[in-house]
Amino acid sequence: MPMDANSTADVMVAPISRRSLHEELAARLRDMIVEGALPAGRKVPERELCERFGVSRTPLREALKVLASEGLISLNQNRGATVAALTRADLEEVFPIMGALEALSGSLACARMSDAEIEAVAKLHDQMVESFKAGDRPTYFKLNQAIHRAILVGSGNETLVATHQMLAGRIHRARYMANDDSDRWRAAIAEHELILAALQNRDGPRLAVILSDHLRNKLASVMRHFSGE
Amino acid sequence: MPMDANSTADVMVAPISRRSLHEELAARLRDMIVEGALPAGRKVPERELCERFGVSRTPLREALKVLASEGLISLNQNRGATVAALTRADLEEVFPIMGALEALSGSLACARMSDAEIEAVAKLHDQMVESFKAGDRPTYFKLNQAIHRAILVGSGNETLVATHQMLAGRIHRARYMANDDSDRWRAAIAEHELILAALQNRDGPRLAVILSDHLRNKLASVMRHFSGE
DNA sequence: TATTTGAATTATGAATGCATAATTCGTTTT
DNA sequence: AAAACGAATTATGCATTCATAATTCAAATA
Repeated sequence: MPMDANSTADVMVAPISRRSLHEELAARLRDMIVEGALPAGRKVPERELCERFGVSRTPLREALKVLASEGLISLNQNRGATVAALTRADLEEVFPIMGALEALSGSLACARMSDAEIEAVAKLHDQMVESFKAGDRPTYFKLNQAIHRAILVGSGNETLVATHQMLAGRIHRARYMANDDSDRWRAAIAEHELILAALQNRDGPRLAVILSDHLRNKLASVMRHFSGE
Repeated sequence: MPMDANSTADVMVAPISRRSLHEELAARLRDMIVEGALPAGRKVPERELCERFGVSRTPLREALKVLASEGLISLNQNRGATVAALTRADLEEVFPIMGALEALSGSLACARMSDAEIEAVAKLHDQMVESFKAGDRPTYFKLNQAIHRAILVGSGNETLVATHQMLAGRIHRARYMANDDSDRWRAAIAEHELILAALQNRDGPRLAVILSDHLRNKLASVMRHFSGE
């Protein structure tokens, strides 16, 4: 079987997924926390998690350290880990930051996204409007997130995406909660019309302002429905 | 010795500093990396660090995981840790984000800082100008950082401070490097005059713009002097 | 009976040990 | 001599063990 000099480098083998255990654990726990499977304030004893995942404490503890540095859990000396509970103050801190980050992403995206990519966002937008009309909140929520993410990714700034995602993880549950508010829902759709229009016009400064306002309004809605401390 | 009912709660004992080892190690390593004691790209073998700090591998590895999640080092499966090397692309990604964060902080600070706090910034500013005139770059650099930090803290948004600090850690060395550029130095002083004026006038929107521009100019200067990949 | 005390239990912090992947370096082969 | 192969070495990933702090809970005391 003849092979040319560089053949091994050219063959794209499926990457043998061998994430380290702590990485895999961090990802799983992150999902569990963000999705609410581990409710806020809950203690997360190492023993229990080790048994559930079938691993030893070492990689689990490494994962917990990472999640703590992401702000998803809090570690108390000799007292274990608890899922970080969101306070009103947290939300009031995080939303403006996400607003600033999304504003920046919008500004960059207007300059850097291809027409095809913008068209793809428009398609997501239309689907989102459809699920709004159908009253399908879960799908609406997913498409909404997809749009914001597409603009973020469209900025071409991976660090920006990562930073935004980290903050978004902390407040994911709160955002979803506030979703059952019909007035706000209508308003959000209207804002998204403006977002799409600004993006299609490649009006960066305007999109930045709209996104920032959008997040501010979202915060107000979340705060109205927030039942935490 | 009579004690009233709540006396134990009222006595402010010096907090017995018992950070866990991984926390202490993370802090030390973070400093070493940020200050350049561990040069970028350098391998950091666990064994060596364990001996240097006199600890076992377990807490050290936990600290490495945290630093990796902060972007200060990169972990390669079964191949250990290396101090993350900054690329031009990294700088081009991080500076705009820091610009957006500082812009937000400035906007908030104009609304929330007390007159006394603003006066303190003015004092820092004057000292900074003095060290500029004296050609004392290290002191200038410290005061410069102190001013930016004061505005960040003045925003009253701890998450904002933490997020900014994380990004700042990654690019600390590059920022310092670019400091030996007399033209840029003069320009930076001029920009800082504008910053102080906007803050004293509590003109949030203007301060936001100035800070964003300031960071953009800083990036340009850093890029001119950047010798990395 | 409520509060306090302290032994027993449990959970976490850190060190050590073991398995395996990666690297090194001497040997072989062309 | 250069490249390639493979055994020996080294470093890392994970599990286990040991030490110690925190918690629990029953007994003692006011």
